[in-house]
Amino acid sequence: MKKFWLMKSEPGEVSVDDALAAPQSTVPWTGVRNYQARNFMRDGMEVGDGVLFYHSSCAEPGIVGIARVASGAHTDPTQFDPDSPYCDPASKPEAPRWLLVDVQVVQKTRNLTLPELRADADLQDLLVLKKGNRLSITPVEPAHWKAILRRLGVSN
DNA sequence: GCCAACGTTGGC
DNA sequence: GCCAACGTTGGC
Repeated sequence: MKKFWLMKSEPGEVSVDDALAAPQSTVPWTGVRNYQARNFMRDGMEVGDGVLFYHSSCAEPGIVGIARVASGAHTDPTQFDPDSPYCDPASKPEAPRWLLVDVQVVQKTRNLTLPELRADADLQDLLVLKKGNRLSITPVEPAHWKAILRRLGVSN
């Protein structure tokens, strides 16, 4: 059964336009350093799952594109790169701690902004809207996925 | 830049 | 295993 996810990216690092410009419109989702988010990738995601591409820590946070999970979870190489801000000296190559999946942008959309999401009665329980939410990857209910695509005028 | 919320670390 | 201190996230 296909599942749905919301994945945050800081546009200053990887924006939806950056992802679109990449080969196959696909980027490795590097830098997840939270166990819960990692476990979603490792245990929850399957190739083909739907992804809402979300811009965070920017002037206008919101959903800016529709994407899909394009690979299974595999080792995030940046954890072993001493020049990377995501380097984790505690992670050993024989037992990598951090994983990533590849994410392929299906289409860029208008920015469905955070205030707009908050104002939608159908989305009150969307996890990313919950107070104190900091998880960079959250599961999305099918009903929420449908409501968001409808708002964006995107057909399934 | 502020600050609330949350996760992680480390002393005990 | 508790919990205070600290670091990070992310909206504003």
